[in-house]
Amino acid sequence: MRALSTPVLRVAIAVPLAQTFDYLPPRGIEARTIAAGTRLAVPFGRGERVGIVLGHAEDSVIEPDKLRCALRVLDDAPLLSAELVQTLAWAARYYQHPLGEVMETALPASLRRVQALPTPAGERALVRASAPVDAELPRKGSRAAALLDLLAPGPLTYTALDARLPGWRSAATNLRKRGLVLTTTLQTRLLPVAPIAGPPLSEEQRAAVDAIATHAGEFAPVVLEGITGSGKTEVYLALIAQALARGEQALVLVPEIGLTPQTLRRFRERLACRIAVLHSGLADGERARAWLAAARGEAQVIIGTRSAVLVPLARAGIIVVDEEHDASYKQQEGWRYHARDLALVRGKALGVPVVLDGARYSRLHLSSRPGAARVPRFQLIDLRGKSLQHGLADTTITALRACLARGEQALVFRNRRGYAPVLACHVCAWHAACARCDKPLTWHRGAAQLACHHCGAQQRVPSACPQCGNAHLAPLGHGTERLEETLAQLFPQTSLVRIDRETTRRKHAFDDLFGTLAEDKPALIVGTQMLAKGHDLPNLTLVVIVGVDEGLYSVDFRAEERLAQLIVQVAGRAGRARKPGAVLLQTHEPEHPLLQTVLRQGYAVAAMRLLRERSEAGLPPYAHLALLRAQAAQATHTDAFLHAACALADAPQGVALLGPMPAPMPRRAGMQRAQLLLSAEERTHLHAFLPDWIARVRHLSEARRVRWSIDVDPIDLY
DNA sequence: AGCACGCCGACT
DNA sequence: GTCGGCGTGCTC
Repeated sequence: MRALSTPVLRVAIAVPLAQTFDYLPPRGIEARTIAAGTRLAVPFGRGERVGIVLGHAEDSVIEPDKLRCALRVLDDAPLLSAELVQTLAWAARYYQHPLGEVMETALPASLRRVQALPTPAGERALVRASAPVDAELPRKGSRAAALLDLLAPGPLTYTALDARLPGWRSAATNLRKRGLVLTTTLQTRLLPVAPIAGPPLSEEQRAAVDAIATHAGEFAPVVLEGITGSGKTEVYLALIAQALARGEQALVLVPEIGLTPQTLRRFRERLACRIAVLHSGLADGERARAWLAAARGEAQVIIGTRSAVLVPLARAGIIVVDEEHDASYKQQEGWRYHARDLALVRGKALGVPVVLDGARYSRLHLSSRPGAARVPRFQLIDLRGKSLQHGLADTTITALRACLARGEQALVFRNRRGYAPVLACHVCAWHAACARCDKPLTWHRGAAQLACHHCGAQQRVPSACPQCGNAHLAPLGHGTERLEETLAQLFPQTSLVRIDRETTRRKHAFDDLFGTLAEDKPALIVGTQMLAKGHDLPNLTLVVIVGVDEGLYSVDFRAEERLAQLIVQVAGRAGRARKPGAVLLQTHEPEHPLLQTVLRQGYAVAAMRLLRERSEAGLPPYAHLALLRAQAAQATHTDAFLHAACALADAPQGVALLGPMPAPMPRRAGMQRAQLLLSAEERTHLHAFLPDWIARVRHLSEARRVRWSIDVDPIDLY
């Protein structure tokens, strides 16, 4: 490290290297005039890359004559707020992922390129800036103060200001100098529609709103409990409305399948404000527009999926995480962050409350629910020794028939799409398996394909057994497609829809399919997990869960919990009807303690039992885990790498290393997979150990022959 | 990651 | 004689 005559810029560049890069500022510009979060064009190797300024430094480990000058500054003002730069730097350390790539993830694709910001189309407008801490506020009663008040709810176009505050321009000049306002452009697409008033809040909802409201302007993690599905949204809406009234922004995170047109319409109508939407389906341009609208404070509410937690917020007021347990919040490749956890980190950095809706199971033990729905009745259907008709027990079919005869609707849930999970030969016991994953191929009868649900490989259905030539291959097991066929045969007069990834691939298909169901007519719905959400069906009184057993015995430590949640969630569908509902669970294990507990004592007790088991097994939340995964064409390479990594860990304090062991799915897409599990009772022990260890793992020569990744706080062991 | 450099095998 | 394989090293 040597002191330099002139400060350098510390820069993050999107390369998979756990280091930052020092540059001299562009010629003629002083380093300290370039704020953290600003993008630069920098020479890198023999090319040119985008770098993000992290800060300045007075010294550098780089020889002064090796320092190169940045080429130019790309942004007039920092693109990433200081808070976001800090949070991302923290996250890179926490998740052991290269900072440059973390920063890149946070930027929309079109802003990762070496080019200045596009000038947004729209009308010029004035917006309040996040005031510097030492800013001098205008005197009460002055025109400047009146202007600030006028801008409190959000930006106003110049035209609107002309109409509402004559002479505002000189006040604006004054405020602009003090850093209190900015000129921006307002996109017409963000403009609100006319508001619609919501239902009055119940006492319970009002109490929740008031309790959370006391935390306005300070960090507070709040878990919203004991209020039902749509009732919780009313609580968020009220809190968001309060934030908007203070001139602040709200960030709302929703699970991938939760961002439906209905959700958006509800927010738009009820809040009548400028809403920016961020999800993976957006085109580059749209995404950048929404992102910039959030960063500049033009958008008042930002609704988005996982990556929206990385958006800069000019005037944050509240963060809401809907269904915080949803697995889609966890990024499962590259930088494996958890959006819920980052929401809390950001809330802390921004000094705003973070509302977590984590208690979807609370539906079960709630006494009063909107529309007077009730807790459904559970019944275990013991499959032992029973003959099944295409996967359905006689008792189940009888119950379905009775339900339809009453003119009500029923839902058959099966967490497996396709026609049959296995296609087998009865003569020689051959079955169709994926050559690259060692797993059975699912037969998709409609598409006349065998598909691997693990790697996506597809092939034609053989006309005869490839091993013995037998021409009659038999489907084993039942997927949604086969259940649909069965139900169509059993109930030919009843309208029937299937909801799974196949049938809902098309945009809006989900809504269209539900739209075909007349509310007051008997109907059958069959489908996968997707069914757990979506439209309320007030005439739905029977839910059948097929294939419960798969969740009871799995290598994955969260499988039981997911099954319990699933039962509760799917059961919630039956409990929303005006009439009492029933839930049938088909199982070969009616005595299984998990099923018994969920049904007799509810999710909360079952969850406690699972937690106790996890405590005994050294699993989260009693232990903190990190998983080093490796894959390679040859198992010798993954073994060599993981053993070398293990050898680097010299009896770390408070951290146990388990493995190397094969991954629960040891072969996938032709790759051999293995892993090393790290477990620590104290998070601090784990994080004291990880940085140095991973740094050394990176330099292992064995690492070159494998693809490896580190997953801090894994949510499953696949 | 990208990209150069470098050192061995089969081609005009 | 060269084109090209990917093992190794480097990027402020």
